[in-house]
Amino acid sequence: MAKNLKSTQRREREREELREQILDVAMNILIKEGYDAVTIRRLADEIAYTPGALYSYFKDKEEIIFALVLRAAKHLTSVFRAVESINNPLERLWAIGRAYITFAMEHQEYYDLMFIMSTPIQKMAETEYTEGHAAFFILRSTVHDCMQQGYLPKADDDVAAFAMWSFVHGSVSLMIRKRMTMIPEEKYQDILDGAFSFLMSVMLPKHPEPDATVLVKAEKKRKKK
Amino acid sequence: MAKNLKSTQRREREREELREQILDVAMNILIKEGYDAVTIRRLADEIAYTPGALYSYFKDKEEIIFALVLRAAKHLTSVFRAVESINNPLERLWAIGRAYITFAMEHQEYYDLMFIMSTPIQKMAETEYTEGHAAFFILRSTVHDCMQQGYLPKADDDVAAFAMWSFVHGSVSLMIRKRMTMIPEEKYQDILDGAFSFLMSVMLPKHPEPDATVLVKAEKKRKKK
Amino acid sequence: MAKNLKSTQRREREREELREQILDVAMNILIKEGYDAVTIRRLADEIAYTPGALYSYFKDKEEIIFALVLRAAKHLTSVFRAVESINNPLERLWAIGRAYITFAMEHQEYYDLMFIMSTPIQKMAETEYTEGHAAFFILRSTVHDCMQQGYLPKADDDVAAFAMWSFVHGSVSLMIRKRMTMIPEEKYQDILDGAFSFLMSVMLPKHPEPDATVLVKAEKKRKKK
Amino acid sequence: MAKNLKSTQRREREREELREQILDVAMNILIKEGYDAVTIRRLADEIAYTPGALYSYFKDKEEIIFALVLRAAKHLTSVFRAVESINNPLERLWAIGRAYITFAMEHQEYYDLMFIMSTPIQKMAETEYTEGHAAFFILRSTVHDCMQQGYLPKADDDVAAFAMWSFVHGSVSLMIRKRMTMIPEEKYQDILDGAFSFLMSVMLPKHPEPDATVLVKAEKKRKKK
DNA sequence: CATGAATGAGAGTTCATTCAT
DNA sequence: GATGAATGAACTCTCATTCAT
Repeated sequence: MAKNLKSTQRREREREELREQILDVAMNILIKEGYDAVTIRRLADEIAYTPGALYSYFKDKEEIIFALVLRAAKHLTSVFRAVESINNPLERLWAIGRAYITFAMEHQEYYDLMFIMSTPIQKMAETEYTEGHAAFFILRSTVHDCMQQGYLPKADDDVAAFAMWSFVHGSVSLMIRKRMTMIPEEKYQDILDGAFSFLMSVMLPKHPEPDATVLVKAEKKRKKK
Repeated sequence: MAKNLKSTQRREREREELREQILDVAMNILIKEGYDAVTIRRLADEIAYTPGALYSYFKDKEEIIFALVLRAAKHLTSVFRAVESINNPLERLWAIGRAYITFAMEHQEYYDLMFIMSTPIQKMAETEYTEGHAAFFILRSTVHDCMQQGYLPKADDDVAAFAMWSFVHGSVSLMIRKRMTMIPEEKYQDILDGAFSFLMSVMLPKHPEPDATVLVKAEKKRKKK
Repeated sequence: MAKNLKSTQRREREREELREQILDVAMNILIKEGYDAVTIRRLADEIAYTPGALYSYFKDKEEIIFALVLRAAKHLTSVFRAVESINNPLERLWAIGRAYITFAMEHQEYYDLMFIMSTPIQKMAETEYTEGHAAFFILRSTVHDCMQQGYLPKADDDVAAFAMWSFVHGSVSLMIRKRMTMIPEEKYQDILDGAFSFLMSVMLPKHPEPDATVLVKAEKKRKKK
Repeated sequence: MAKNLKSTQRREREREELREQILDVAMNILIKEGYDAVTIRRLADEIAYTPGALYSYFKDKEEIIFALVLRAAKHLTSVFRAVESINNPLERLWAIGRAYITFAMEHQEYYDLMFIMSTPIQKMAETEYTEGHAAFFILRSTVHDCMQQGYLPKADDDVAAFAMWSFVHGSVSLMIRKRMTMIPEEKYQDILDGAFSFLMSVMLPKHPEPDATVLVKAEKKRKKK
């Protein structure tokens, strides 16, 4: 009995491990050779199984890709959660922005999958994609707090959050999809950092009541790392 | 001799016309049926030639796509030129932004090709893509003027221009690639407009000396249309 | 001992029940979704076992299909038995014909399996298929009686029975396999009924001694229903 | 010029030949190994081309199968035409019946394809399938003539023709699909012939005015062959 | 210069079946 | 006896590209 239980558990664990392995491999290929290189047969080869076997782990290719998207979404959300506890909303906004950009630059393929690529979106609409929305909600409530405390001009929450998101998404996706050929490549990092700082500084209210020194402090901290 | 010359010229002209026709057809398919429908055979069918024939007009499919990108870039640049004459730089910046967003929303496939899609980028790096850069330079000089006249805080031209570009690109590309599932679809247009206005208003200098009424006037003009 | 025996018996009974359940499920799928939907996995899912388990109940898929055929044959035979008691052989022949056609039209998938489909025939030759023959024998003896009593011209029993069978099988199988595209669909039922009546009327002996009024009476009875 | 013309013609002829060859091969496989063995790859192998090549000769697999059906239909129609000139309608009906049965027995796979198999019917409804209907119309007008001249009891043309067709189709399809296991195989031919004769004899009008000796003569002719 | 024809490589998917545990 | 997992062998179809004529 105990043995049965154990072997069931073990089996389940192994299944889960293989599932993860498939996704690892898929991610790897995606990163190194691009989306089109991620084929069922290729994945099967890589894990030394037959193509058919994959279909007991995933319904179809779309599900594999979507699992990747979910992974990425979880990753991003966790990154956001790490800064959610920052009390001062402006500082928090700053931290979120930086975290977003860092995530995008360090996991370009995840990011591409989540926010740029054409293919996997069908599923995003059909399935509950709360994971993918969580990050946005964190941003929105932060923007909301900023406005409440006078750090930002009042506006509709969705609008203001979308504006912020648009900016960072625009930056990183121009970079990831290599549309910045008018700028020498060695300036990329500075441009990215600079543009973010520029936007943040520019966004402070015209008649500043609460002091903006929080940003300066936060930036100093970042530079030390 | 003269005759030879003439017939050579005529031939060249006819070749050029066919080239253009191929691109017309490609654009049409791209717009109506999306990128995947643009296949060599499809193009050949549409111009009543055989697939092989296209290869004497274009080296390969990528070259066709890139030619499309170039066309789209010309289109965008011409849109920008139409507002280049606006004297007040802030008003001009505003106009550029609106023009960009409008262009993107009305020609989503062009825009996708130019700024999102992976395929044509190889070519963009290899070929001189001055056409594609012109639009950015118009934006940059406008931002430069804004800063000169105190409408925007001082910053590196490239940085500030990139920041502006990032924002509008971010907005439209989230829309085009349908990544806004957390927002009800009927709010899209308002969000897009609202976010742009929010950013513009927010970017005005904290200690505003030159008056910001230009924006108000510009917006009124737009609303009348 | 007794206990062992009992549990053995119980086990046997349970096995038999599961076998039947598998066939029930198979029938259901067959009827509702057609032959192609009857896959091993599908059956296994439906009875909440794994595919492999089915192989301890049936040697292979063919055996399952054949078991279905057998069931269908029993069904048909029972339908025939219901009219076997009719005394007048001509009336009985008429009733058999109608019953056959009705059975075929109401259980097209059964019928297809029994009399049209290619798959299960191997088994039909190898196995004793007496069940499948019973219906034919009922028909044959009825035809025999008809000839004896002068309702039909004398002929070899097998020949005459096969002729009758051919006719009804031809009608329904053209219908089931949709080969009547030259006839408007709304006429189908009338054609089917009409052809059967036509054949029956036409088959009456040229110099009719025994009266054929039995048919008229039988038909009246049918119409009332 | 002349050469171009010639080579175009030659090319076209060769194309046509290859098309026919593909169909020949398909028919061959169909006959020897059954429908499921007819795969695109198999056909390609057999004609020493790549699978893709077939798609310039046929739109898809269905079109190949349908071409086979058309071939068969033409064949059957031509067989019917050969007896269409027989003046006496009863004799003609007899001849048609025999021709039909002979065709079915000699080209069982053609027949199967045309009248039994499930797959190719989609196309039959969509495409103009006049070829497939011609044979039925020949039968119908013959039956019509028979009724006109008193050889058969009066009835609706479609009904009577369908009755005749049902009978012969029933006979041959029971045979082709091997559903006659209750009858020893060596009796098959006699049963088939006998049943047909039985039906024909039985169908003669009850009060025979025109003499039926035509049938006897026709049968004698047949037996001599 | 264009045609007509074919290649080659591969895409995702589905099934009956087997076998160690 | 049943499970869970995997096999293996197909399947149809699509596309950019090439090359002799």
